[in-house]
Amino acid sequence: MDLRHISFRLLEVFMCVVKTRSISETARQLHLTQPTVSQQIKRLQETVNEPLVMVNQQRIHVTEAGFALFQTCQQVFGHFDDYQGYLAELRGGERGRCKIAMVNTAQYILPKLLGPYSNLHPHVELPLEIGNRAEVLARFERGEDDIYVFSHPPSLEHAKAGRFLQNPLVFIAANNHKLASKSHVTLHDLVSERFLLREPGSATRMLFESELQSRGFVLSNTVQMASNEAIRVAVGSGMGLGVVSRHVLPLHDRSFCMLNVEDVNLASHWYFVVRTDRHLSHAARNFLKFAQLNLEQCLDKQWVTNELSQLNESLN
Amino acid sequence: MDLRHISFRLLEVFMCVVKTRSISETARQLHLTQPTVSQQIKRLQETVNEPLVMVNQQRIHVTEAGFALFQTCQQVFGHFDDYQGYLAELRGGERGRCKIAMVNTAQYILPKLLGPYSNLHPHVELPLEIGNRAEVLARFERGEDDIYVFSHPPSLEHAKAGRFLQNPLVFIAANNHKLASKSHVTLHDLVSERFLLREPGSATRMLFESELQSRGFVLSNTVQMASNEAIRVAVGSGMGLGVVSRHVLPLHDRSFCMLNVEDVNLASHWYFVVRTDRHLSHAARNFLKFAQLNLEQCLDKQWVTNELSQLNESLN
DNA sequence: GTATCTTATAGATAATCATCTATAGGCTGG
DNA sequence: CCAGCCTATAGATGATTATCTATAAGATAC
Repeated sequence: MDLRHISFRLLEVFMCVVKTRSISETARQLHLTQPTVSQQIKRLQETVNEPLVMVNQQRIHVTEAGFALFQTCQQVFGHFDDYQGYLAELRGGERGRCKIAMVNTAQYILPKLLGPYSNLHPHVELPLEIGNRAEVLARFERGEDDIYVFSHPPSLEHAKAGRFLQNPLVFIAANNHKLASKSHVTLHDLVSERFLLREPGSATRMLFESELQSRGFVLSNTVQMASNEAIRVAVGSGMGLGVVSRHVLPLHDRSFCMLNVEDVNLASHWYFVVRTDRHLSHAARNFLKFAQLNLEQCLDKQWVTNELSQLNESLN
Repeated sequence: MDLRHISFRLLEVFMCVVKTRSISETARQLHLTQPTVSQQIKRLQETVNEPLVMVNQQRIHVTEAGFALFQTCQQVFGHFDDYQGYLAELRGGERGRCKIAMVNTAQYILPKLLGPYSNLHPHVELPLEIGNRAEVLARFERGEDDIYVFSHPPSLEHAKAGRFLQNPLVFIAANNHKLASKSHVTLHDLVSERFLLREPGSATRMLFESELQSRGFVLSNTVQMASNEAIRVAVGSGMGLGVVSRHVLPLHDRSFCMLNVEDVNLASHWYFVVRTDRHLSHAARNFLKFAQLNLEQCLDKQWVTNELSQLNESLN
């Protein structure tokens, strides 16, 4: 039995014949002519190499083999119906996968969106990739994920980006640091301090360094640390000063304080970035729509910069 | 999604791509060229209207929708495999149906064959139809069954028949009947007796009547009875004489006796009859082969007339 | 950076398919 | 017994399919 050249149409015709027990009736129902149906059945029988129906007194009699094939067909069409249902859910964003890659710092803010989204769509898989800027950039280049979250977005040659949240940077010091008590601090006061910073290339550090450079300052004493937590704790214990995203700081942590640096306003934005040369999963599209509509509810309103409508429109 | 024009070949190709994660490798395995596979996949995606695989770094990445389709295909092919297995059993005679229609009298002998056959092939359905000659003949004309059992076979225009057992007819009388004690009886002694007979047209009656006619006798007193049992019991209670198949008589029933009629030897044969203008089910063919090989073991050897080999050969 | 691998696209072709019309022959029900 | 069903067969046709070759373009690996 060579299934290769059997089409689903053929099985459909066969099933109708079994159901109606009539070639002519099948022809009428499927808007075919009687010889067409007759011949299709013949061909199917030749393929199966077994009689499937027999004509007796102008009545179609379905053989054992025919009935078994009918049952097989029913199951097969059942599976394809299930598949169609699955596709519908996929397209509706109720099911599927939305793979998001984000830089370290984003993990302080994105869960506030992902939590509610995930509750709304429990069947959507949401694998998260977290890495430093270089790692996420590499993933972006290779197109390994659906959505990327960057502060400082990469070249947008094959991508579109949309801002959704301000990313204000703050200077932090230990509570007993000499600058902590001063109500007015300037950049000049800071540069001779020891700074605890993330690796070169991180958006926070890049932003700070470009500010320093444009104002002609150079830091004399820096220590590289692997995470924002490490910086926070180290600053709290008096190791030096830090520059971190405002979002990184726990609201009620009193082990350090923010400096009021008057002449510096370091702020970037968080971006959702998607590649335009790759198919974007329905789930990912759906997540971005969800984000557009729920940013204000999920995140601190004062920082929200909702520019996702343009992004979403450009994806249609 | 219009499945109509999707062939199983297409799904086969798709499945291979998912398995190998490579278009080129699939082409090699299925003895196709790479563009062929590439194009087939493209067409499938257009039909489903959803990306199924995505190419990234020369690597095939299967999408959600693609993987779900793959699983669907696996199940579908599984069902067809099951069906193939079923067909194999059907062809091997292990499964299926063998519908047998027989005249009343045959029910005394056929079960001896059907029992062992059914034990050997427990999954074969064996619906039996039992009727008088006219009824079975009508079924034969309409081709409603696979095998017919006749003594006195019908016109063989669209049929083949094979003898398998003698059907000797015997005269029976009550033990106290005046003829019962005579050691030598002739036909002439009998014709004035009252005869209990099956309906006109029954093979037994036809045979008896043609014998009478050829010898110039006419029965003066006949009573029609509906079954062989009725005749047996009525004869036993002295209502008259009977002509019945030897096979109908229980071996140890002493409520009547057989007459030794010297100048009459009524004997016909039992035939298996099959139509040649109808497909004969594998199970039926298989049953006839079984009968050919097991007649002697299942039935009383002295009556067996095994001419089934010719019948079976002519059915191939 | 070049040789080699991968996939995609374009264009061509023979086979097969899905259909049709016309026609024949077999049952069925008044 | 005839009109009206039913299915089967033959022959024709346009559409679709399954393939191929040739070629291009992107990635990889040494």
